[in-house]
Amino acid sequence: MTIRKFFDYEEETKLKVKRTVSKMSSSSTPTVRRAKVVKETLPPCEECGLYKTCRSPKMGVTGEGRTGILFLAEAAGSTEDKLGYQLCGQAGQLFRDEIITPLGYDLDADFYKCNVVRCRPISETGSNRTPTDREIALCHGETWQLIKDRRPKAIILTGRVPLQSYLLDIEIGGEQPAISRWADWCIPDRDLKCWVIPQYHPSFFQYGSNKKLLKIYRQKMEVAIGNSLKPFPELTREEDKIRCIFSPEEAIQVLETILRDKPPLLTLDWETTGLKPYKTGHKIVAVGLSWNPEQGVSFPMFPEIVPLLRMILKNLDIKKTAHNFKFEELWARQILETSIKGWKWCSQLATHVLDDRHGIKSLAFQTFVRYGIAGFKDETSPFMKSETSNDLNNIEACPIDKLLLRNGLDAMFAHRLALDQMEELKQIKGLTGAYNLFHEGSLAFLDSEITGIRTSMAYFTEVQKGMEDECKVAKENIMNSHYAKLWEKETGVKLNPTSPDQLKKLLFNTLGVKPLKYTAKKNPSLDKADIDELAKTVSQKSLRTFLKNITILRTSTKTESTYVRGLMKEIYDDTIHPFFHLDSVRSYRSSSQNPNFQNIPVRNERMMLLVRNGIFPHPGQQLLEVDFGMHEVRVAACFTQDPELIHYCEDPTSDMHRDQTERIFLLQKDRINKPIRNLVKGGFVFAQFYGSWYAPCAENLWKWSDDLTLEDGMPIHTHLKSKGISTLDDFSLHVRAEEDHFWKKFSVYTQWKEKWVNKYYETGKVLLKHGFRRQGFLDRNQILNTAIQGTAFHLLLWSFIELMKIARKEDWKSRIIAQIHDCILFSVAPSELQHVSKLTHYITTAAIKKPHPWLNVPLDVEYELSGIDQPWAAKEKISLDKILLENY
DNA sequence: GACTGGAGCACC
DNA sequence: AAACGGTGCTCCAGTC
Repeated sequence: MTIRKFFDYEEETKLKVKRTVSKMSSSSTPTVRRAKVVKETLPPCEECGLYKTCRSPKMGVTGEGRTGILFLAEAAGSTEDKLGYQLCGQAGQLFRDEIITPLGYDLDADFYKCNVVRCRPISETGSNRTPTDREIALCHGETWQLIKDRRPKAIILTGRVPLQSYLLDIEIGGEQPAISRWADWCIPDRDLKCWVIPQYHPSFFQYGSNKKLLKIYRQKMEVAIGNSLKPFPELTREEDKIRCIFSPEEAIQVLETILRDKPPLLTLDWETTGLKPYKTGHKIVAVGLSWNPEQGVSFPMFPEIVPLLRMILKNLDIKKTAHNFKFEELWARQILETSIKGWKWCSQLATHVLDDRHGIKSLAFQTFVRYGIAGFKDETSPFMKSETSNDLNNIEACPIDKLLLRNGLDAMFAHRLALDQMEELKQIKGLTGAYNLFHEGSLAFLDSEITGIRTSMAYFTEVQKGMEDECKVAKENIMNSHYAKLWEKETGVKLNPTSPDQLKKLLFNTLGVKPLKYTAKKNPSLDKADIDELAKTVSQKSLRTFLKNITILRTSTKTESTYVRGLMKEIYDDTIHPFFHLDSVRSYRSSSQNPNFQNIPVRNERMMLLVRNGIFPHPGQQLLEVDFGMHEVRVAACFTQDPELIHYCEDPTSDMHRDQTERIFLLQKDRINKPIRNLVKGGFVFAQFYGSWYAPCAENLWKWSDDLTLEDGMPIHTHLKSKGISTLDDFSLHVRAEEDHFWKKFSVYTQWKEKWVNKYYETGKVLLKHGFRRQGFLDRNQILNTAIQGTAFHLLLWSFIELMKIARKEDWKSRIIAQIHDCILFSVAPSELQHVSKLTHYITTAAIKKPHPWLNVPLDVEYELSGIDQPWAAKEKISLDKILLENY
């Protein structure tokens, strides 16, 4: 089998890879992905030894294959091994009964079937098991030869294991065989000359609530079979379609033609010296253009071409597209000093709007799953890496011919992708509106990114010194303890107190402490909550001190590494320029990166002061933060139309958290204070809305209320005792009853939840108000949360876009500098404070109603303001009325 | 030396 | 039946 890399820069000598497959450990994925090499060095398939222990060794392809479609499954289980054909065990039978038969097919008559590992893998206890990486590799050559001999029209890969086997032949660097991101794509395989369609394995749907997903699986499989029967396209060599230009005269000719002919859609792709253009010395090295899905051109950024290129970029009649258009726009503005007019499409953004999954948005991935081309960026990508997001990369060391070829291909594939997506998007009701919101939103976010956020390198340099000292002292306290010495005696090496692994070994093995909970991967957990709890319960005072010091160390190192050092890394000219993305989050919220500006400390007073004292408005201005109050609750009220919830949104004197606190802690209103209300807000109300249940709620409320006292000084646990609740068990029973009461009170919400979940199980989609749809296999909480979380953000985004439009039109001195899901951050000129505040109130609470007729509860915004040139830490709550006082 | 998965933790 | 939704960054430890 040849490598499906459609051009190969590497010399033959490099192909002689020294490692052999037989040396691979069973737990690692082979890095040798070249079938040529594998064939030469591969030991006989018998090397795995599985043939010795099974009844049907080396099971071949079975089935009559009337459709020409081949199902490639994992490996034989005990039933398959006994009967001698595939997909007849428990999962296989489910597949037949629930998927294939209802679709009107007969698995054995209509399809071919084969396993990736053709002998039965058997565990030590005699049960079925997943084949190892080594077994998959050993079986690979012969299995795929058998498959090719049948010349299937399509191969449907059922599960991760067949996918992994398929990817062994494909030069697509760093791609993980996670089935979630590969499922459903219909890959035109250029070597096999047939479609390859990954799907989940039927065993995924065997147990628990996953059984409810069978209907969606059936729909997906129906589509997969339909796609399999499509005629296979004629595929031609792609590198021949790229014209790499090496002279300015020729480049000018091309640009003149574009300016004269005005193609309906022009794809732009820059190759640049880095990720961000702000630091001096950055430039655009090469330009790739495409106006035809079968053609691309590229040339270096000759100085002579810049005027013509600017004219094209500014020409509104030439509509533009790019794969991540924010990037092309950013570099055009900063380096070419031109804003690009006529943006029509961003293929990266459209990829996300069409499909919410992670790991699919890169052009390399899209090019492979849609056009069967792998690895065309691998050779040039190493030159594009830089230390930090502001630094220069090594692109100028990249051979220019390789760079231009990549550049032209990028442009051509992005163009092809854009045209295909425009067709797809049109077919789906409501999705165009969703795309447009994100298209405008991305451009508005870019304005904030370029404006940037003012910081102070001098401040953080000073703070860093203090933090480093603090970390050192915290470390010393730990290292001087009896426990650090005990560790050293036991293991012979010094304890690393920032290593969770070592601390777990010390506590849970050496000292015999019992873990309180386990992580998602079923390992013992030792996070802050565990340490806090252990510090309360262990009997030795010295161990309590030790644990408390660990917590101190963790908080200091987090502050120093993530927030002080991490921010400093991103500062250039006392400004940070975080990215705000709309093409990443599965619930269609935003994300922020380099640095993440959405997780700057605020709750821990000390961390907040240390970090936020270094974040400033622009000179002479003030920071104004506008928060959408109770935002997700209001959106939930709109979705569910629950009258109780609507009441809480409409009546400003009502307070659901206070009401709930009365019940949970059996308190009269006047005995409730802020910490107790906050505890119930986070530990019960929001937890319940997000899908938690009474047991963990009760446990957390009990734990966290341990050191809380009422207004009059009475410890809350003493108070509860007076009400007959003296243990966690008592309290759990009480919270259980309250949970029941809570969802009875919001009975319309409860009904909505059932309806909403069932709708997903019917259609496989969660539909949001603005037209977005989340797909894939979701669990109950994801189904319920996505709609509310995403939609809440979209209301903010709409407001953000409107405000940015007005800011531009009115030529504000004030700037909109950031957004954090349900709040907008301004650097506001004092002379414009009243105007900006009033206008924001109008946009976010009144104007927003018109394009959102379903919004039938009032929205509310709250203001926080810091003084002129004062840092973010200095912000204080302020009412709109006060801001609007004449002499304020 | 470079890469990766896992854990932990900051935010909404 | 299952059981808190969604991110990004840093460090550790294992691997090649």
